[in-house]
Amino acid sequence: MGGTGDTAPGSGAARRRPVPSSEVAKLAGVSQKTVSRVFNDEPYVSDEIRQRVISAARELGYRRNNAARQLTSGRSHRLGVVSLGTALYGPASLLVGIERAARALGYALSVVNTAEGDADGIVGAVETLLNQGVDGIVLSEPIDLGPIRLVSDVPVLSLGQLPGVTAPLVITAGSTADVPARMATEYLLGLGHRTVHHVAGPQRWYSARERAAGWRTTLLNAGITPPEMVEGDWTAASGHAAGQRLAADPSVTAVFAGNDDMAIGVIRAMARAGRTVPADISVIGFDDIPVAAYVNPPLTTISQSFDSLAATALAALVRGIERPGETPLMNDVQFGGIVVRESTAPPRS
Amino acid sequence: MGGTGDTAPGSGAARRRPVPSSEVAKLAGVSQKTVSRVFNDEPYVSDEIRQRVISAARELGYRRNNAARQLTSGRSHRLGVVSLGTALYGPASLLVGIERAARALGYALSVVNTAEGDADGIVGAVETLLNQGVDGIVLSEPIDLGPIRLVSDVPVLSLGQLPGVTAPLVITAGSTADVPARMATEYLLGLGHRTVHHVAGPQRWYSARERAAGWRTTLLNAGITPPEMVEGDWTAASGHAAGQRLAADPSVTAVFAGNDDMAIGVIRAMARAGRTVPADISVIGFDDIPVAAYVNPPLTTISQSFDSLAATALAALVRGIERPGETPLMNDVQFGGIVVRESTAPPRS
DNA sequence: CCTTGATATGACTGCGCAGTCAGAAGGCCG
DNA sequence: CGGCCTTCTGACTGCGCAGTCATATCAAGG
Repeated sequence: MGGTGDTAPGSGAARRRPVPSSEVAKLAGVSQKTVSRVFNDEPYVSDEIRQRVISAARELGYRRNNAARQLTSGRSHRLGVVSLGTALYGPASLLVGIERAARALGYALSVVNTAEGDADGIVGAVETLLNQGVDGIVLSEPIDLGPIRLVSDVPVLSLGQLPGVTAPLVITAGSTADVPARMATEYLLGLGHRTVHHVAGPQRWYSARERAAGWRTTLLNAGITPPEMVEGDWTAASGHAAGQRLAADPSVTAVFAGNDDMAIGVIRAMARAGRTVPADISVIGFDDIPVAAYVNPPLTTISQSFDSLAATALAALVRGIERPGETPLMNDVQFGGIVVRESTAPPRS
Repeated sequence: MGGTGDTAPGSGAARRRPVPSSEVAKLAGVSQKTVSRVFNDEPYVSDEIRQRVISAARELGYRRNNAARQLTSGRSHRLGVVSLGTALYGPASLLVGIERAARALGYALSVVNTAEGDADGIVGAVETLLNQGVDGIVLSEPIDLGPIRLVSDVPVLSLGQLPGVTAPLVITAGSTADVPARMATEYLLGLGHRTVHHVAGPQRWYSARERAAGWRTTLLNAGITPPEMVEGDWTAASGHAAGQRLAADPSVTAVFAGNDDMAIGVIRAMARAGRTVPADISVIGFDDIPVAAYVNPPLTTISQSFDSLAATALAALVRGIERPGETPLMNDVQFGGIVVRESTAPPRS
């Protein structure tokens, strides 16, 4: 299975050098400044001249030079996103939501990934973005790689808790994965389970910590001592390993997994160990990945709405960028809830 | 479940205006040009001055202004990526691979998503990117929204077939999803199945067409008339619907799904219809998503290596950008193969 | 008729950097 | 010692745009 690559040379278009506004001006018989006026929709340009400029520009294939615009205005209209280099459903969905929101606000996106093991990780990624001249920075699902001292010249939006950030403006949003985690745990308790076990995501991820915290708090509030938590790495494989350990303990009747992949791994391990889901054991996931409704059994899970989170948070960031000084307020976000399917049930007996 | 947002005002750092190289020069007691020399690692700068400039720059927090550099050099060292606005595993993985490869080559990434339904879709996205001044464009998994006339001023890399592109250089790579699709089909025939049914991805996607073509060709080569293909939309839900139709036909013994999500939907439908996988029906997927090994039954599928595809293809693109005129050759890529698990077996009897 | 203000256009300039060229300082050769 | 090359540094300039300010035109008002 080799993939072949075709390279076609100058397929038609020669690489023409870009056309500056001065050439448009010459063709239209006006000054360069007037061309600039037309393209910025400034008033005080007669309709006739406006039309002449527009058609001259079209004829020459004029395109405003962003670098020059940025040089004069000091604004690039680009946001930098620091993302994890992963195709996990949650982070990937969040990125899609961020792009959509940014574009709606008139901003382009520069994306830099940080490998999870990368030492200078987030700090280096931010540095890269600052060097590129972004107007603001979005930290999507930051993870803890040890205490950091992150200094940014531009406003920062952190989608997830992240201490140690210094910037003209710091906005933190989406830091409440503990709320849905509570819902999941409460739901299982409400079904009659004595306790709920947790297969957690890697605790370097702030989102994993928040989910674990929500689970723990709920149990404590109910007067239950939280059982030992099993830590996975978001993969179904780690969920499977965790499931094998939990299957060996006959007192386990309900499991809250930190994401759907791990939940699927847990269910698989239970099946292998001869324990039926949900009759013997209830399992609830987190994310509502697209296949969640079609695995066997269909997975009860927590659904989040990344789009509205991204839209709300980015709107606040952009306000902070465009009106320095003001502290933008962020509205609360509704971001989903529990989706009950067939992997959860009241305990036996 | 509301998410709250915190906005902290000037958390420490004032938004200092950027420091130009002339200020560094003044502090170091040299000319602006010498600062430029130091930062471009040009020869003919004495060690003493070099050190003085470097420490002056550090002291002031100097950062080269990318817009100005781009303005003089004409190069932004940024690539534009046109991606689908989707968290599907394939496209998301490809994006991760592209980012990794671009960074390794010293390029930053601008990402624009096209909604699948968006009329001016790819063309508009490319226009957006050209306006941003990217040095090259990557079309990741393009889809067919009708005949297009896409004109780019900069080299274009298309990861997937896409006719109608005019640019100084057009590279097409990854256009051979038909090869793995052949492998999948041949594998099922090799197990003894009389024919193989196909649950295809949406045929607007070139990758879906290529997979369907590979399946069809294999059957024809084996002297088998391809049965009618069922078209899904990549989701498990559509796979489920397709599976219900296929389950009603007792002659169906083997199904090749265009991706793993649909395969999982098919398996679910089969289970509902009382047909066991793989005893009654074999199902093979495509992508090898992370949960594939842990669903019930573990899914036989095709695994692709997006990283090596992206690395090879982007290297060719960058060569094309940096050495205009030359036509870069692209090496063949090995990109994975079949992963046999438990959803496939010889037919009954 | 002149003044005032609104409308319309252009000349000039600077954003920050790197390319070009000029020149200074030092070493080597004949 | 003069000529010449090598090494080092700076002045000047332009990239393409938008901001500032000056100017020109025209209509309305006194």
